[in-house]
Amino acid sequence: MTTVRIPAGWPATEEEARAVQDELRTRVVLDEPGPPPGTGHVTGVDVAYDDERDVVVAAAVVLDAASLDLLAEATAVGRVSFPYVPGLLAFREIPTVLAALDGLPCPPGLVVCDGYGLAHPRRFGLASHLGVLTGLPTIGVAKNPFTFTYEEPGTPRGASAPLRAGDEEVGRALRTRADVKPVFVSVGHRVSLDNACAHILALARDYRLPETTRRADALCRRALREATS
DNA sequence: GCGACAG
DNA sequence: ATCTTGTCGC
Repeated sequence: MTTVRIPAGWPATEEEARAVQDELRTRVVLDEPGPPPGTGHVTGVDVAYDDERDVVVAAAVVLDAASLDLLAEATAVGRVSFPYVPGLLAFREIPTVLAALDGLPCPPGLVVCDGYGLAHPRRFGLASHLGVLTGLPTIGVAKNPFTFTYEEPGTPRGASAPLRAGDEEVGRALRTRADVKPVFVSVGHRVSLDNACAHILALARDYRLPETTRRADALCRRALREATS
């Protein structure tokens, strides 16, 4: 497991963090379709915290997109680099997530993040931020609609409805299991929304959440326990 | 001003 | 995110 330090010049205040987002957001690429669903590598990233001990652990888990078999995994430990502020989640997770991605023995391919991309107060959530910093195609998948609105998608698996900020479509509520609460998909970087939803539906073959986030979540929790005990 | 608010 | 036992169901 890699150990990371908080980068020099990391934002210390909410104002600084918002300024960083406003600068980096101009580099998001939204006109690429991204890799075809069911091909290549798909990587899940997630983070677990022990705020008491000021410890954060990130995990990156690479799956084969076609079979969902585990191909590689890596973890990283660090200190908490920012408090949780809605809209500024990326500053809390990114240094450790980057270290976990660096520790992988193979290319990550498409990266699936916990949280949002375009669906964000300044249209620059965690998935977009990670995409711009790495250049990789990224997707955000959240379990809650955050501040956005949506109409309930149809009941079958695969049904979806727009996720909106006012009139603007910022993502999609995607039903991955019949009669179960949808997940909230938004584009991060270098992937189209249609393609992002197709990927997530393929990854959520057996459960509501995509296999990428399930595996990354399990790994970072396990690694946190081991790093903490 | 007050409440809501990804993880 | 995290605090947390048993329990209902496939």
